[in-house]
Amino acid sequence: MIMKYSRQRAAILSFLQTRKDHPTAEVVYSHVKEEYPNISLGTVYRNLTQLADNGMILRLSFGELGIDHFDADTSPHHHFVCSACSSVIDLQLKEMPFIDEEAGKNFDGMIQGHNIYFHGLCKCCLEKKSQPTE
Amino acid sequence: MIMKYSRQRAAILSFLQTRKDHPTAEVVYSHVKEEYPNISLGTVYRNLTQLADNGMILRLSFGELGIDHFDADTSPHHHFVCSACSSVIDLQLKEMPFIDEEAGKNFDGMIQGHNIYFHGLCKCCLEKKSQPTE
DNA sequence: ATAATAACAATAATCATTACTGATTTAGTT
DNA sequence: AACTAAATCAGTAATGATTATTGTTATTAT
Repeated sequence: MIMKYSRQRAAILSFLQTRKDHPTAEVVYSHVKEEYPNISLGTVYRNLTQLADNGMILRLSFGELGIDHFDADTSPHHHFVCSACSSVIDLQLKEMPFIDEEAGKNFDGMIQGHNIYFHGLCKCCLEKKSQPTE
Repeated sequence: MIMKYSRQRAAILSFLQTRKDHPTAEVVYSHVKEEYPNISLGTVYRNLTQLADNGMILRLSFGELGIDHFDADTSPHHHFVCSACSSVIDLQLKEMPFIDEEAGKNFDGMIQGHNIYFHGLCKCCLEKKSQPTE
């Protein structure tokens, strides 16, 4: 479907581009609302989906959490999810095409790609653990 | 919490163990219902969660789908999701601990592991594609 | 057996997300 | 600049997977 311009969608994209973390639809909503007080949560969801379908942003679905996050950085990179505070952090990591090759060795169908994300403790939560009481 | 024995939970686990695919809670429910017609969907969810929390089964959360699948095979292995028919297939694939090492190189926190799943077309859907009309 | 408590069935509640509705914007065309 | 068709909007209702609640039943240790 043709994408006509809309101020709301432009505001959503432009907000996402200012953030290095990976906001949820709800967070996008609460911020874009400052500029467009009448914007609807449904509009935010519809436009995030549309932007993601057109490859302008990434939809990040981390199974355990159940809530989608969105990322305006579409360059290839990976993500880390802190198991303590749930924050999502970018990881610079060389491409690993051999993973798909390896997976295809004992498989009848066609491997087209993989989804991967890392988990553990972020710097902040790691420091909190080493200083239990202060 | 202590786990008392229950026939329903035993039936759920035993059903899962007979399956090489990876049923959803709904599928487990519909099958265990044959043996226990009065079983409740809530009971299935509660017991699947309990079994997964105790490491007796795996909960598979594939972001895109949004619906959890369950696997009684807790030995280390990987999964493939067909993008056409959504079926989930086991992959035999050697462990790749170097992935976590690589990811940790430019990262401040602690990497504890990763989740990975593959996508593409399964054998069946691949064959359908090469024979569009017959 | 009995008492303590985990588990049950049934059902209501949550919560993220999607669909629907009638009004408003956008963009190409006279 | 006005006209029209289609995309988008705000507001709200509906979905659908999962979780919580409640009063009853089953299990287990004493």
